Amino acid sequence: MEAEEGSLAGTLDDLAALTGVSRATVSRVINGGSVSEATRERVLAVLERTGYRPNLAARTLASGRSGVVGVVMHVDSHELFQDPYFSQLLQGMSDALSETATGMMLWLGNRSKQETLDQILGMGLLEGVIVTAYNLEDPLVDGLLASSVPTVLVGHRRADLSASYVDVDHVRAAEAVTSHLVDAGRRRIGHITGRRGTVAGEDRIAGYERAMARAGLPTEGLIADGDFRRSTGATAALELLDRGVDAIFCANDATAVGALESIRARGLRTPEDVALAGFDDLDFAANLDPPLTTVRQGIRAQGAEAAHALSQLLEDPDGGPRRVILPTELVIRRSTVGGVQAA
Amino acid sequence: MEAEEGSLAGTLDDLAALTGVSRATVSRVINGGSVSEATRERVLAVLERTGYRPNLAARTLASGRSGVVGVVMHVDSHELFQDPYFSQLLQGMSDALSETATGMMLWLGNRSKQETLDQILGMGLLEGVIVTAYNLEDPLVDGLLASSVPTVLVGHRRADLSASYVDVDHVRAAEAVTSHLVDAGRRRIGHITGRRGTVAGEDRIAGYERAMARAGLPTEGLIADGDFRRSTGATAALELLDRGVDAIFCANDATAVGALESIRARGLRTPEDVALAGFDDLDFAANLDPPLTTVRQGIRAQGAEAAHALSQLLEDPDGGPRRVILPTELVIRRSTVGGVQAA
DNA sequence: CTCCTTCCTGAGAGCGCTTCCAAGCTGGGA
DNA sequence: TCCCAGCTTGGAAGCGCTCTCAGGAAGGAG
Repeated sequence: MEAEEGSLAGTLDDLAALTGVSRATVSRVINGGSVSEATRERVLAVLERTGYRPNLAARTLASGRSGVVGVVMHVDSHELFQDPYFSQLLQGMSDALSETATGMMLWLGNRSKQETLDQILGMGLLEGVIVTAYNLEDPLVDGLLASSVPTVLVGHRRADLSASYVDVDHVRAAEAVTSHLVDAGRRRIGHITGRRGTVAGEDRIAGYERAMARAGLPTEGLIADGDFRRSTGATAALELLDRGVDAIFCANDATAVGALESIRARGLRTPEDVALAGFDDLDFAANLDPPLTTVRQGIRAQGAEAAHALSQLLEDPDGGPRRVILPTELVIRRSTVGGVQAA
Repeated sequence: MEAEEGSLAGTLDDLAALTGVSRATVSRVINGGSVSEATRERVLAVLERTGYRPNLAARTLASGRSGVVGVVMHVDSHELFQDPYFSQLLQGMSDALSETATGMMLWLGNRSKQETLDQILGMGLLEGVIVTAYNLEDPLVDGLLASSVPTVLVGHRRADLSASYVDVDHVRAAEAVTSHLVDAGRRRIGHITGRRGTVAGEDRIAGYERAMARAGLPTEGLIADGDFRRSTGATAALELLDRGVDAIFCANDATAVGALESIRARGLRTPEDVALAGFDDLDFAANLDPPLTTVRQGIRAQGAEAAHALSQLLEDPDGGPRRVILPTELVIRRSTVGGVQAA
C-alpha cells in the first residue's frame, strides 16, 4: 500500500527534491550513469523507500527506447497449428523477455494484415517484433521485414538472407522419421502432408521424399494431401490404405490421430499392419493407443530463442541477422515398433 | 512503401507545416476537436497522403491515455487450465480489444507476483488490466484491485463488491450436470473435484452437492479429490469405483479422460455400468469413445466480455463495477445416456 | 604552489503530443 | 452602426524523462 502510493505520486523531480540532488543525478542512478558512491546510496535509499517507478511513456519519448516488443501471431485458429503450439510459444517468449524486463504487446492477427502492420509500425513504441511466419507467402511478414523495425521470424526460413529467424529443420526431421520407418522394415510408406503453402508442410514432404529416395523406395501414389487437421488426416489415410501402405508418416500429430481412426475403422492394427508416425509430440501423443512415434520440437524453446534473437538484434543492430535452427528429437514409441518397447 | 516513409518521417509539426496550419489544429483534426470543415478536409488529405501515425509515447505522456491495457494470466501451465482455455480466452480478448483499437500488453505470470504487480502499476502506460483470477486467494489480484488501475477479473467472483468480473455460474452448471445424471436414473453419483482453492473447483463441488441434496441422494464417500489433471482423475476414479458408483461427474474434461481409462481398466462400460460427465467441452470431448457429456462454457466469449467490461469501465469509471455472468450449456452425449443418441 | 585531468553534478534543452488560453473573425441582435 | 456571442485558430505550457554540456571540486604532476 505504502509502496504503491509512492509509485503513483512520484516523478523524478519529487525524488530529486526528496534526496537533495538534481533530477539528472537521480536519472543516472537509475540508468547507470557515473555517480559517486555516497550519492548513489542516498538516492537508492529514497528510491527504495518511495517505490518509485519511472513513467514508461516519458522515458520512451525521451530516449527512443521503450523496452517493449511486439509479438504478432497470425492464428488461423481452426486451420493451422493448434492451441498447445501457440500458447507454448507465447510462454517461451514471455519467459525469455521477462528476463530482460522487456514488455510484450500482442497481436493475434484478427484484423487485416495491412491494418496490423500500420498499427505496429505506426505507434512508434515497439523496439522490435517477433512474428510467426508459417506461410511461404505472407504480406505482413514482408512488410515487417521491409520496414526499419527489427524483426525476428518464428518458423519460417525465407530465401531472404537478411532476415533473422528461429526454426527447426523440418526437412531433416522428416527424413529421420521416414528413415526410422524404413529401418523398421517398412517398404510402402505413405505420407499425409501438412497444409500446402506452409514451410512446415512443404519441408516435411521434402524430407520424406529424400529419405525414400535414399532407400530406393518409390513414393508414387503414396502422398496424400492433408492440412494439419485431424479430419483430413482420416480422409487421407483411407486413400493411402486403399493403395496398400504398411506405414504412414503424418505431417503432424493431429493428422495422425485421424489416420489412426481410419486404420482402426478398416480393421487394421497399428503397428502390426500399418505403422504410424506423427510430428510435434503434443501431450496426447504419448497417451494414444498405441503411443505415437513422433518428432519433438521444443516449442517453448523456439519462443525463448526468438526472444533472445530479438534482444541480440536490438543490442547490436549491425551484427547481422540472427538465425537459429533448433534441434528436433525423434521420439520412438509403439506405433512404429510394436512388441515390448515401453511407451 | 511510400506510406511507410511518411509514417516514419512525420511529426505533428511536419504535418502542420505541410498543411499550413498550426500543430494544434492538426491535433484537433486527429482527435476530434472543433475545426472548420474546409480546414479539416485539407488536413485529412495530407494525413492520408503521408500516412502519418501519432507517436504513442508522446501522446500518452501528454494526455495520460495510452490506449493500451494489460492482460495478466497466471498460468500454472501444468496444473490448472490447459492450453485451449488459455489461448481461446486470449483470442476473445484480442478480438474485442481490436475493435476499439486498444493495444494489449501481456504478462504470463512467469515472474513473481509482486514483481509483476510492480511492473504493471509502475509503468504508467496501462489504462486498465484484465487478470485471470482462478484462485480464491491471490495477492496479485488483491494488489490490482487495491490499486487505482481499473481492473476486470476473469473467472473469479469475489466477495469484494467493488470488483468487476466476468465468470460463469459454476454452481448452477454443476448442478445441471448432476441433475441430468439423476434424471438418467443414476443413484450413486460420485464427484471428482477440481483443484481445491480454486473458485471453479469449489463451486462445482457446491453445485454437485446441492443437486444431490435436492434429489435426496447421499454424497458421503462419493467425493474424491482431483486437481483438474487427467492423472489424478484416473486415481480418483479408482477410488470411487471401489465404493461402487454408477456415475461420475468430473470437475473437467481432462479429469474425465483419466476416469474413463480407469473405468475401462476395471472392465466396466460407459455408460452402461458407469455414466461419465465432464466440464469444459474441450475439442476432444466429442471424439472420445463414448462421446462425453459435459458443460460448454464460451471461453472466447468470456475473453471478449472481459474486454468489453474493461472498455466500459474506462469510459465511465464512475459507473460502478461491471459484472457479467455468462451462460453455460449442458451438452449431453452418449457417456451419460447410452443407446442410440447421436454424438 | 600552480596547472591540468578527472570525476561528479546541475542546468537546460528537448522528445512529440495534448490542451488551455487568448486572439481574431464572423454574424446576429439592439 | 455598434456590441457581444460563438466559432476557429495559433501560441505556448507542459507531460516526465534522457542526455549533452559546461562548471566545480578534487587530486596528481611538475
